[in-house]
Amino acid sequence: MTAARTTASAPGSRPGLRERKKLKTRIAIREATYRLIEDQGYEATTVEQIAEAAEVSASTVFRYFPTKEDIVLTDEYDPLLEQELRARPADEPIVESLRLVLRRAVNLGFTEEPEVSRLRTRLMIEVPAVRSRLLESMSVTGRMLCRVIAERTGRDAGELEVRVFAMGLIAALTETAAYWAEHDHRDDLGELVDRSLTMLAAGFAPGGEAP
Amino acid sequence: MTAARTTASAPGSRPGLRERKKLKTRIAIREATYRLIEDQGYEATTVEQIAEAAEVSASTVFRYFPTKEDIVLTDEYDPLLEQELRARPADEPIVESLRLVLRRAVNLGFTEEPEVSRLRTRLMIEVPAVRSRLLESMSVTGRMLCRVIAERTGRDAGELEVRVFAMGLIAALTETAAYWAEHDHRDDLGELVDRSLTMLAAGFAPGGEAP
DNA sequence: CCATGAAATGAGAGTAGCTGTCAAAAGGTA
DNA sequence: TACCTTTTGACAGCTACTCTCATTTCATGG
Repeated sequence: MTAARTTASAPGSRPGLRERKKLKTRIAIREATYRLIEDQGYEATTVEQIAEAAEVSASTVFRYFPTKEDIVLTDEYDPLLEQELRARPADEPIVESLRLVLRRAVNLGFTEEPEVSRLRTRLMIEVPAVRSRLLESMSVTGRMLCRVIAERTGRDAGELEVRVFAMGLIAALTETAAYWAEHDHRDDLGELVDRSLTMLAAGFAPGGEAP
Repeated sequence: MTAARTTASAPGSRPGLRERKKLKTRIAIREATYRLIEDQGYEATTVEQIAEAAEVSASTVFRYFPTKEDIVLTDEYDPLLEQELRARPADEPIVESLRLVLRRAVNLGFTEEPEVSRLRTRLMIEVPAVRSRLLESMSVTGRMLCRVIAERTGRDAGELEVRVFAMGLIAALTETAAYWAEHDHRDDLGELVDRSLTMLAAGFAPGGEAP
């Protein structure tokens, strides 16, 4: 605690060799995983194979990713999303903020590496373990949304209504992604998100008004 | 295929000894699991311990329940819920149907074995594996809701809007249960459900109107 | 009441994900 | 160069879960 931190160098200064190497192995592991999974499927790919392909030991793989599913699913987009949401005007309805932010994300981030998001969503509907892990990550994103909502509306982030609202939203968006994957990614994801949010905003009823 | 089925006796006739025994072991396994978990926690309880306590072999445990989490979570309430929902008038808003059906379920079913629902919801927020399994079961219940909605509104159960709506609802209710457990089951679950559904019906915004 | 067929069980071996420990190697600092 | 910290690899170990096969238990037709 009192000793000087050697890692986590000051922001701005170029990260040391150690940090760069860490990032490289992290990427190596993930890319090896993607390659192997596309080749032989998820279940057939063992962590040892991944370790070998990434030229590290199996222990190292588990040091970088707590579970095998995390190798596929870990996304560091949550803080980015939070930042973008906070940048929106506070009087804008959250559903609208989400609509704008997500549309941009789909148009930019997703098309940067479209194969990856396709692989992810495909695995999400095909491999139970991956789906589980993804559903779990929903609650993390949900809590993030709670914070944003709380800040905007002045309510408590732990309030029932806020939490229920946030989780409902996140689940709706996840289901939208699932729909996209189940239809072989034929539709435009941005449009699907739009439709979903429109429905939710129109009173949370599948017909626009309550049936 | 051509041979006569010995099991699955005709509905109405009393099930044979085999069926009764099967049900008994199923219950024995589940009760042994509950007991052990309350004693020593979820992770510390191994399947072998459960098998021993239930006086069966470990293989048998896995024959009855595909995973350890299923022993805790398997609920056969989905078909019941579906039946109750279908029994409601078709022109009633689904949110209202859910409100009524769930309130009755909370008042009847849950208070029949309140310790079990408390244990379940507690594990749901404490044990990641259980939470995962429960989230997965959400999608099953979600599909059921899709069917009910589709039948009522004449739309397709696979339609984006229907699916998104259903999953949003289920997730919202699950979050309500989580909230209940996190607050040590102090609140009245029925009231919490009421509040959640009211918010959703009022336009899917945590304030009643869009913030 | 017994013989035959089917289903349920137990025992055991095997796989793979994941955890923990410990010593060696690599990176950073003085 | 010497020293300390972090990262890594090798290994052992646990447990959930699968598969196979022999044995027992139940149902049924003669």
